[in-house]
Amino acid sequence: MLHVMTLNPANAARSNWGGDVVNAPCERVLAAHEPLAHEGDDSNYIYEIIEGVVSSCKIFSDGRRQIVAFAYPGELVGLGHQGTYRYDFEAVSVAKVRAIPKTQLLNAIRERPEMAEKLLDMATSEVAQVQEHSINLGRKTALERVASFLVDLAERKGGADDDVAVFELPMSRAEIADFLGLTIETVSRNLTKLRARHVIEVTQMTNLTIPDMDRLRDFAECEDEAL
Amino acid sequence: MLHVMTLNPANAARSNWGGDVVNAPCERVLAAHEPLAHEGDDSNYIYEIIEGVVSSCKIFSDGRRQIVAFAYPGELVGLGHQGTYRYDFEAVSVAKVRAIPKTQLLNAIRERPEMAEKLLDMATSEVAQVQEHSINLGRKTALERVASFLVDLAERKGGADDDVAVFELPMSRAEIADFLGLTIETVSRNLTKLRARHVIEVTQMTNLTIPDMDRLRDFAECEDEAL
DNA sequence: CGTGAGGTTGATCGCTTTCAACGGAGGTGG
DNA sequence: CCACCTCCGTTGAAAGCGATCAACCTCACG
Repeated sequence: MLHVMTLNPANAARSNWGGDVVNAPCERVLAAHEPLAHEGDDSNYIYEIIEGVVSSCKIFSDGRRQIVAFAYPGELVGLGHQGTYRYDFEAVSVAKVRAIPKTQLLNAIRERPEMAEKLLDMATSEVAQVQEHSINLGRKTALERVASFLVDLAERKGGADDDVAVFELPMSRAEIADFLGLTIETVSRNLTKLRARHVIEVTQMTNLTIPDMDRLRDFAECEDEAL
Repeated sequence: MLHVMTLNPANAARSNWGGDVVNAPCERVLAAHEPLAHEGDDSNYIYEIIEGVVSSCKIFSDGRRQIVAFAYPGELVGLGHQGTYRYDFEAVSVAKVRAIPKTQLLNAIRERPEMAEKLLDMATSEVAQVQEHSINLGRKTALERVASFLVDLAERKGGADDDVAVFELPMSRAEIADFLGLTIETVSRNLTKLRARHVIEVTQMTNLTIPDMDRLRDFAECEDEAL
C-alpha cells in the first residue's frame, strides 16, 4: 500500500527520497531570505530541504504576495515545474538544501521503480497539504487561520502528539500573513488575541509555547486534525 | 523530461493513465449531485473521470463548505488518500467515472514503471492546480476570483487558444461560491458585473459566451495565464 | 545614543457577508 | 390549461470582518 513517509525531524539527516545513494550531492547553504530560485528561471534542479524552511511564493505585478507553501526538512521543492519554475523559492531562515538535477531524478525514476513510488507519495502528500491550506484560505476566519497555522507548525516541530508544544517560529509576521492570505496587522492582532486568552505564550517574538494543543485546535475549528 | 499530459476533451474517450489495458473497468454513471464517496469512507478505489465533472468537498461541522477541486475528464480523484477519503466526492452534473481498485493501481505501478511516471505527472499537475487556486483564494478579490474561474473553465472546454469561447457552466452558483470561497450572492453580483461590462454574455443561466478572452484575463489579474 | 526594521495597537474605510425580498423556470395537481 | 409551489438566481440594504492608514513601541546595530 502506498503510504506517505512521516516528515518528522528524525528523518532530516538522511535523504527521504533515496537520493543519498547518488554521489555529488551538491548541497547549498542559504542565508535567511536568500533566494534559491525565481519564477521563470529554468527549472533544472529540484531541491530537497535538509535544514530550515523554504517558501514558495507568487508575487503579483501590483505587489500582492501569496506564499503557496513552506517546505520543511525532508520535503522537495520544484517537483513538477516543467521548463521554468512557477514560483520564487527563498530561504525563510538559514537553510541547507540539496540540489538534484532533474535529469538525474529522471534516470533514478527509470532505473529504480521504488523511487517513482516514493516521489508519487511525496507528490500526493503535497497535494493533501495544499488542499488543506486552500480550505483554510477559502472558509476560515483570520483567527482560525492563525490557529490552524500554529497547530500545523507545532505538529511538525514538537513531539508527535504531545499535549504541550514549545517551538520557534522560523518565519516573520509578514511571511505568515502572506501564507495565510492576511495582512501583518491582522496576524499580529490574532496572535495577541490568542495570547490574551492564554492559548499561546510568546517570549521574545520568535519563541512559542502552547500549553494545551487541544485548546488551540478548538480555535482552529478543525474537526479532523488527524492528518 | 517529465511532462504533464494535456487534459483536453480529445483525450476524454481513452484512458489517460493507461488503465484501459486492464479489463473489468467497472464504470459507473452518476446523476447530478449524486455522491461518489464520502469523507471517512474506506478509500478502496481511485476514480478516473470519463465524462462530466466531480467535486471534492470539505464540509465543516458548522455547515461551511469548501470545494477543494473540480475534477474534469481525464483526471483522477482519490489519489493519495490513504486509508480513508479526506473529502466528499460528488457528481456536479451527470458524470461517468471508472473505479480503479487501489490494489490494482499498485500492481500496475510495480509492473509497469512508465505508469508510475504517468501518475507522478498527474499528481504534480494536481499540485500545480491546487496551488494556483490557493493563490486565488488568498490574494484575489471576488471579481478576480470569478474571472479567473471563468478563464480556467474556458481554457478547458473551449478550443485551446481561441480568442472567443462558448461553453456551458456545469456547476451551480452555490458550487462556484464554495469553490471560490465566496457566497452565492457575491458570485452572482460579480457575474452581472462582468456581464454589464460586456466581458461575458449569459444566456439562460448555464450558457456562457466570452467574446474576448484577453479582456476576461485582464479582470482575472493573472500575468502568467499560460499554465 | 541615534537609527531603522519589525511588531503592536488604534481608528477608519471598504469589500464581502448577511439578511431579506423579488423574479423566473420547472413541476405538480386541480 | 392554469394556479401553485419550490428551487435557484438576482438584487437591495445593512452589518461585520479584515484592510488600510497611522502612530507608537521594542530591539538590534552602528
